[in-house]
Order: sequence, then C-alpha cells, then structure tokens
Amino acid sequence: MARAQTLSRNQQIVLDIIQKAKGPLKAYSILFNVQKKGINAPQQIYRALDKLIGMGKIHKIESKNAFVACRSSDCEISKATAFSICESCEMVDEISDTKLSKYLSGFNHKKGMKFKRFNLEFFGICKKCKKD
Amino acid sequence: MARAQTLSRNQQIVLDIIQKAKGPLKAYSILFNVQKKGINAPQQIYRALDKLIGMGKIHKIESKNAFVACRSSDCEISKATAFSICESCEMVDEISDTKLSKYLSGFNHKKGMKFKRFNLEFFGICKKCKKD
DNA sequence: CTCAAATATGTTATATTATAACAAACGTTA
DNA sequence: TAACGTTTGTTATAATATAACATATTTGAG
Ligand SMILES: [Zn+2]
Ligand SMILES: [Zn+2]
Ligand SMILES: [Zn+2]
Ligand SMILES: [Zn+2]
Repeated sequence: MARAQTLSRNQQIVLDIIQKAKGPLKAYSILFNVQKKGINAPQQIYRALDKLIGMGKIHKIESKNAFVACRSSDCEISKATAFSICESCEMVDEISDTKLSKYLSGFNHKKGMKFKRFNLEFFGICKKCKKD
Repeated sequence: MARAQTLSRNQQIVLDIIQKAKGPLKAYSILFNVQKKGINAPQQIYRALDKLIGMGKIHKIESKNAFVACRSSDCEISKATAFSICESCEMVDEISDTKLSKYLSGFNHKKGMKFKRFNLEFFGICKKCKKD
C-alpha cells in the first residue's frame, strides 16, 4: 500500500518549493532551486513530482508542463481538476466549484465510455492583467 | 489577414497525415512519415501544426503532446474543445456535445476572470478495451 | 529482532518535444 | 515592378522527460 501521509525527504523538498511559489513551476526550475539541497538530477525531481501527483498534493498543468500545489483539499486523488489560466501573466488558479465538478463527474459519453477522471483548463486574461 | 481556406503545401501534407491516422499523432512521428515528401526538419512540422491549430483543423491533446484532426466542424476556432481519452489504447475521441459546450462556455469564475477558451480532457477505459 | 519486500535515492546517459535564428523563395496586391 | 507578408529550408540548440542500474532506507510479517 501507498503511505497516506508521510513524505520522503525529496518529496517534501519539492512540495515545499511548489507550495511557496506564487505560480506554476516547471520541473527544471524546481531542479535549479534545490541543487543547494543536494538534488542534482532531473530524475529526482520527476520521481517526486509523480508521487506528489499520485497523492493529489500537486497537479500538472498540462498546457504549460508546469506544476502547482493543490489548494482544494477535496481533490486528494486528482480525479476532477479544473484550472483558470491567464494567458498574459501565466497565473494559474485551481477552480473548486462543486456544481462544475458534479456536472463533469456525471457527464457520460454517448459512446458508452465511463470516465474515471477529467482535467479542465480555462484560458483568459485575469483581472489584474486587464487593468494594464 | 490569415487566409481562411487555402493550405500551403506543407500544411496540407501534415493535415493529410493527421486526418488519415486512426489515433493521435506525435510531431516526430509525423516527421518520420513525411520525410519521403521532402520535409526534413521538426520546424517544418511544428510550423504547420501551429497554423493548422490556429485554423481549427487540428487540435493538440495536451496530456499526450499529440495531435488529432478536428471532426466536429463547429469548433473552427478551437475555443471550446473536449476529448475522451482511453488510458489503455490511447484512443482519442472529440466530444461534440452542445449542452456541455454551452455549459462550459457560460461558466464564470468567481474571481471575475472572463474565459476566452477552454480545453477539457476526460480519461477512462474505452468500450473496446473493457472487453479484453 | 531479522530478513525480505517495497520504496526511495543517487547517478549517468539518452530520448523526446519544441524553439531560435537566419536566409531564401513565393504569393499577393498596390 | 516594388513592397509586404507568408512560407519554406536549414542548422543548431533549448527544454522536457525517461531508461537503466546500483545502492540505501523504510516497513512489516513472522
Ligand atoms: Zn487540487
Ligand atoms: Zn494575468
Ligand atoms: Zn474540433
Ligand atoms: Zn481503449
């Protein structure tokens, strides 16, 4: 069984960096930020990222190949993720909307495929960027 | 202005291959398939892909870094895309569901961001794979 | 506790995906 | 024709991700 709670050393280091970040982080940018802590290779980052994603602690923003911390406590398994992405400043915001989540989780494909998981990415210009 | 209809030589070649394919194609797999036609470099593929995406002729499946032909005539601008993806056989199916599309196009973020575009990817096991 | 299994780590090398930069050709239209 | 935008060709390189193997650490059953 996978351990539910405890993170390994590398996993904790990677998670800390992602949680402290203001926006999505790329794998190699994480790598450069942890070299002082003795992590030297991409593998070490990608392995930690994989585990953290599996635990639902972080999510991958597929359109950006970048990673954000989960803010929504509900989605521990990352089965139903939705994000709002600013095309100008790159800001990413996790959307926790029960109605949306229920609507999509209940969505059934005409062709009979039963979905286990979805990922939704919205794009636009955020409020802050509109002012400029 | 962007030309609405006519495709350039390379664009047509790339589109043909994607349209003939049974599933999503990766950029380098397209490249290997067109070397006999005189296309030798990734750039040539990526440029064609970019234009075709802009025209709504193809879509990128972000979670797979792969490309499929648009089957749904409605989404000429790729503002509202949804796909069903089999995690076993990699099959991808474009979902054209007016209700779903309207629901998501009308979705408004609490934080006031107005969305211009979304991409939704559903994952599961397709009917065909379930039989095995 | 002890040993085996599972998980995590370190490391080197390599594969895969994507873009930069520049020069030349082509197509349109004023 | 001349000017402009678009497409092409080409070489090089950047950015993202995985393979493979050796070692270490943690965990839990007996
Ligand atoms: Zn989350
Ligand atoms: Zn913004
Ligand atoms: Zn389409
Ligand atoms: Zn399948």
